[in-house]
Amino acid sequence: MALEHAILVSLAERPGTGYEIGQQFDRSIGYFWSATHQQIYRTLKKLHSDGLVSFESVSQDGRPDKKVYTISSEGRKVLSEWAVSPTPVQPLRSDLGVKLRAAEFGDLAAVIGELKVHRDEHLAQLKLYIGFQENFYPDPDALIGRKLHQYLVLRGGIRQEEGFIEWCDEVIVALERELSA
Amino acid sequence: MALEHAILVSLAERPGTGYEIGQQFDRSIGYFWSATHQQIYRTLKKLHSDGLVSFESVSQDGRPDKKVYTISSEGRKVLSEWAVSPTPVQPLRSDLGVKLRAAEFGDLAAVIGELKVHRDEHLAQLKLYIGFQENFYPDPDALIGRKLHQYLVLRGGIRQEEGFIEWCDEVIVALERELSA
DNA sequence: CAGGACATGTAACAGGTTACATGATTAT
DNA sequence: ATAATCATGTAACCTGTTACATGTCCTG
Repeated sequence: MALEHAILVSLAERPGTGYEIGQQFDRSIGYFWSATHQQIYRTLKKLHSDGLVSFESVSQDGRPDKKVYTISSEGRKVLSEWAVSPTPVQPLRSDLGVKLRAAEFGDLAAVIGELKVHRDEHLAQLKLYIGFQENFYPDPDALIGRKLHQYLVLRGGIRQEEGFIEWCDEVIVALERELSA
Repeated sequence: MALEHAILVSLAERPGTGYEIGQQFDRSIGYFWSATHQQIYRTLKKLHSDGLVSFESVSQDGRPDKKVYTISSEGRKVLSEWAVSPTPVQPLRSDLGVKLRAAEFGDLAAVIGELKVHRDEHLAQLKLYIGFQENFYPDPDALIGRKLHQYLVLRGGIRQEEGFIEWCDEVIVALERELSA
């Protein structure tokens, strides 16, 4: 149920439209949570009917009307309560793990190729994150508050990508050895 | 859609009942994929209506009847095709990431406590995995085929847990520094 | 006799994905 | 002309979670 809360976090930081929230999900919040615009609009509707957000319709010229959402005091209360409530530990979910187990029933060379594709995509992602780290957080020890928390989330993304890439390399080496044996 | 394929992998390795597959999801396959018994029974029904598995009802004395499922040749074909088909890269999903961003609206000390709980749970999981590694795969370089793939999946679980624990430690240190400042 | 293992299922709901739909402006 | 950006929405579907339901055997 973190989608509701991710949206509330975004609105607590600043008011915005569903569209703008969607863009954040494609960028900063997207490092650790993704959502499509349909999910966002649907959830905003629910948050509104639950009284956690309000909105103001703004008509623009040459642009479609937009609804600027603002978190309510009730929404802030829900968010702060959620922030201190226990989160269940998430089980792993790896399609590639399943695929590795299926490797013996398919073509080993193709599975290796697939792993290399994933490795490269995650490497590109890692480079992007490292670029953010260097540009936006050159002096981590000086960070406090929101910026510190954003930095720490980014660090999580970096560690995750690094670990995944190292695992891919380990698997590729092992499967190539098996293939040539 | 990996649940169907995870079940097919299990049945390709050996025939079994929904109950037995569920136990595997609580153990080995569960390192990287989880499923409840309801999902498994529902999916087995679908796999059967799609002709990918067949089953034989076995009556037992003193036990409820069971259905022993076997993968069909059509099922094997689907599995081998899936094994070589591209898998989309999975976006990250981290409740704790959202929670960290919400930390400024809640109680920092509580968030730190929460992180410590997760750290400890993942540490326990890591120790379990390392135990498996030592007991079941003492000589990784000698592994081939199914056992090698199982080992590599376990390696993925170990790396994942290690990375997560290190990240928790980094975050805990940073937030404790912030709290005492 | 209580609880766990074995064994399968229905129903309702929540959350996520995909397709379709509309419509203006701006940049190439 | 064509695509991208801004901006919101409906509908159908698939996947995952939670609660409820049934019934026996074995172990402590």
